[in-house]
Amino acid sequence: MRRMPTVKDVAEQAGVSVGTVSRVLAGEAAVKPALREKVTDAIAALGYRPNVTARALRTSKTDVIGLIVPDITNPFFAQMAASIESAAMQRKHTVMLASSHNDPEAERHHISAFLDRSVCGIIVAASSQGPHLPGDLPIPIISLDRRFADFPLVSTNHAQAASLMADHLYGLGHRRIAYIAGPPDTEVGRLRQQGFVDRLRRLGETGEAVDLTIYPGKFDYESGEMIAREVLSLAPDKRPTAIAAASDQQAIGALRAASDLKIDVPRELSIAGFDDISLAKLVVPRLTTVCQPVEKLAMRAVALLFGGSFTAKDEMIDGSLIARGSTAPRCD
Amino acid sequence: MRRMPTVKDVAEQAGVSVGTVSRVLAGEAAVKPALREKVTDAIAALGYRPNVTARALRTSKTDVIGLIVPDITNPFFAQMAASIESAAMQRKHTVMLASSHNDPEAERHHISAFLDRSVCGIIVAASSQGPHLPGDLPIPIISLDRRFADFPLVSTNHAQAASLMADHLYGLGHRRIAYIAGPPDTEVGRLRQQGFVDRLRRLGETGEAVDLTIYPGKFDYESGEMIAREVLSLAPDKRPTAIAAASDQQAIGALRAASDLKIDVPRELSIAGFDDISLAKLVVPRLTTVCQPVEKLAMRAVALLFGGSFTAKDEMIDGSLIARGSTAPRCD
DNA sequence: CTGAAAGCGCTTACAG
DNA sequence: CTGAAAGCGCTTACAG
Repeated sequence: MRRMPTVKDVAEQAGVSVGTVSRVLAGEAAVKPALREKVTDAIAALGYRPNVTARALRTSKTDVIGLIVPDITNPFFAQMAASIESAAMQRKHTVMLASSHNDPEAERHHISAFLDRSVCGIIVAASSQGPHLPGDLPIPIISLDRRFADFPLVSTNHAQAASLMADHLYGLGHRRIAYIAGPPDTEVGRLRQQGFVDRLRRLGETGEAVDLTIYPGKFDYESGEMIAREVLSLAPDKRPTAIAAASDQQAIGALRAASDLKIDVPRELSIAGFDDISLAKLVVPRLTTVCQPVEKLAMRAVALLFGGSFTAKDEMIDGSLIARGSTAPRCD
Repeated sequence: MRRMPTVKDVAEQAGVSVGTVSRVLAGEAAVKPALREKVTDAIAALGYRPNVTARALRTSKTDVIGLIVPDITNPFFAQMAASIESAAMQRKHTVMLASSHNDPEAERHHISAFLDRSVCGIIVAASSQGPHLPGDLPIPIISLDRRFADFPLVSTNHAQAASLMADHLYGLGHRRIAYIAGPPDTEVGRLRQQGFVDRLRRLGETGEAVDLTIYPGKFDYESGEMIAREVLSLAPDKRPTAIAAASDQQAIGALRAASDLKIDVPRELSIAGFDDISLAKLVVPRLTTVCQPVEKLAMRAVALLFGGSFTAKDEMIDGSLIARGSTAPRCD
């Protein structure tokens, strides 16, 4: 195992000082072309690669962005992680990805680990309200999708997006609707529910009233399936004609429940999700859902990080409705 | 933004030398209890945290494991990543996750990035054959699920697992079978196909022969859907009574195609996957598949890394068949 | 424009 | 058992 070449080796080979080597590495203009060339030649000859650890120690800066998601096995966050990585790559940065398994403890741990490694910034899709971090952090932190502590948030305009679904279902004639909500202790859960409920109420004030029942759950498949099973066990004339869910995973779980109970979707029951994960267009029937602008969210989050501003403002990006086969006009 | 306390600060506060501080940090037995206590007190009082970068520079070692997967949006690898992280955590190690987007170039880039950061080991689920890495690497590399270069591989016994599916389908009476294979340029694709084909041939030799057609594709949803659409466009008496796929994603795509073509699964057509991703039990009908022992694979890969042995042998772990609703006896 | 030197925060022989 | 000192590989004032 050969020792890796260092700036010193390069300097010797090129017949200059290490300072000069460092300067051409940094791309400083102020190096005479003749020397610069000698250095670059030496670098090539030796196969020199800068030691990022030494550089980090010296400058206490790196080119890595820390990313924390609540659960990497959640397709939405997997997609998000991929998009963040692309956005970072475009700026020649690397991302370190950590999954908190929805555990605030793990989340805290990962934040510390990132801080310890002097990442240049952290993006976190929170699984908790976030602890009270010291106000004088050395690096910027951005909340993504789910707010972490009181750091600036880049997210879909959940309320707006959810209201789109309310419009859609109401427009199809549904008046008895069940809403499978996200965890009430998450901002995104509350926002989506609120956007959905408010719009439906507004609609009900000027038109036919809506019979809406809310069932809080978690964002995963299991939760959606369980809740739907309960909801759909009501007598046919009591049960909702449409179920809206706070996530695609819940909606897919609901699809599963409907199938088990031999309830035809969308003929007897409309089901809608939220997120537009890649699976949404593959389930049978294809899922009507709200599309979160994942790429845009990722771009903006990374941009905010580079803005360096510790006083960035929240950014909300509108979602859009994707009508597919799982919703249809009410038919009774 | 306050300066972080260093060993020097701790040493002063405790009235000892930095060497001593470093020794209690390392948990060395050879420090007098009295001093040790002073140091730990000082650490607590100052809220001292070791600078991992400095430590890494000095020792050229860290407690981070680099993990590279071909595609984090593939649920199987997302699950794998989560399992690796747990396994690493149990050993007080951190994992840096990178996704190569099935791009050998990106894969190479990530390997270098990890090497540059002196991770203590790399686990890679390859998206390419792997480049010719210098033989004298400073750290161990383990291939997971898909072999990378010629590094030791921890994987499911793909051939054995695939043969289970052959048994299952043959046992149900299917004699006209389509196999949606993985990319022929991947070892795992070849292995699964081979295990499946060989077993079916063996079965055909002693019993009724099987009419088997192979369709190579990628491992994703789209590929499965496209191929199935083609296969199922054959006349009913020519088309297969069962489709086996090399991945759950392909199988779910096939399910989608069957549904579009109004072919009832499993009454008219059996469909089976491979991986047992969490989604497999949620689609309609629930997917019969082969379960890869993800947790075990993750544990073994991490264990091998810690074995430190650069001469680790390949390890194969048996898969198991999970029969669910998407397969049924042939009925004609 | 370039070199000599200090220093980032640790760990670890080397003495004692 | 403990301290003083060297050194990991860089970057960056400071002179010149």
